[in-house]
Amino acid sequence: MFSKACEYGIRAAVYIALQSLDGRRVSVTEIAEEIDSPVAFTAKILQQLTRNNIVHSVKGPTGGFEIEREDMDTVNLSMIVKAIDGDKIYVGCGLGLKECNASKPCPLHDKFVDIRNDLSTMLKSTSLYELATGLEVGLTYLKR
Amino acid sequence: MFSKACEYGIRAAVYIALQSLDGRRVSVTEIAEEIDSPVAFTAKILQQLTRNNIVHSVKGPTGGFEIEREDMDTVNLSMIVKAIDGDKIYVGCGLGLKECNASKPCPLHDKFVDIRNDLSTMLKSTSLYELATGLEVGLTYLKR
DNA sequence: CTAATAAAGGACATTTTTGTCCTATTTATA
DNA sequence: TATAAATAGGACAAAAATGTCCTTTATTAG
Ligand code: FES
Ligand code: FES
Repeated sequence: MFSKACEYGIRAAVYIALQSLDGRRVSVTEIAEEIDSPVAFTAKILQQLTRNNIVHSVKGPTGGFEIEREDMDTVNLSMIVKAIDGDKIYVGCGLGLKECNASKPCPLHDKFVDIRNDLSTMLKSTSLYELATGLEVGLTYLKR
Repeated sequence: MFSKACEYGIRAAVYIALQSLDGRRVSVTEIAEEIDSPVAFTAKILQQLTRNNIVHSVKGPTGGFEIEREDMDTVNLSMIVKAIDGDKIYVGCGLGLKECNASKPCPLHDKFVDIRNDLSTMLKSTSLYELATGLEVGLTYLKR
């Protein structure tokens, strides 16, 4: 469904949001540890998220990653997925035709578009804050 | 969503089904031409479909690939996807945790499972016959 | 029986994704 | 100001996915 990079990116963002709720800034090392991902690779992904203004980074001692409280409401999963995996998942053809096109549809088009729209809607309506709070009360996990 | 191999596999199976409705057996060369896929790679994928009894192959002159009329009803997309991509799409965690587990769920679990189930149901309820007939009447396309 | 045709399958090549390592830059604090 | 801590970023490495080529096997038709 999503690339590894995207999975790590979402998990990282949720963890950063969770810690930011406590006013804590976190390092790549800590993030990778807590979401069980390769450190250097995670650092690359965080660069992408930073460039896309999804998380905020601060260099130097006491630096690290954080997310402003307001951004947790405006940033949704759709934005993270688009920043890392692009928009193929939102506009691509399920059977791999060059583009999805309702006027010259593949055999799966109608049924696929339904699913794709549901997914898109779900991602767009899921905020980082929502995901972080589930974690906070111990109902959900970022590694296992 | 699906791997390239899986996309080619589905398109190939639908094309074979369509031609089998006319009693025509088709070669890899023709299939690859008609679904716009790399010939040798398509041949590999057809081997997998053959081993999984999704299509039937015949060697030698006048040989090629075909699908029995009854099999077009029983073979659904779910079977093809599982044969080529495995079952990660049906049981995997959306955020990449080792396994999807409702008793120790990732933050996206509930919402992701909904989508995943919809996808699974859609694939399971879509037969090759259904897809082939849409093609037959010229409503859908396998390449563009 | 022989030649030709088509799938099966193994080995290899290319590309993309995933992952690592090292250096540069920024910045807080002693 | 010097040092150390942290992200940024480039270059490289490994693994997986995608794609190619060639030989083997089965089968049909002459
Ligand atoms: S054309 Fe294939 S999904 Fe729209
Ligand atoms: S645990 Fe992540 S989808 Fe179920």
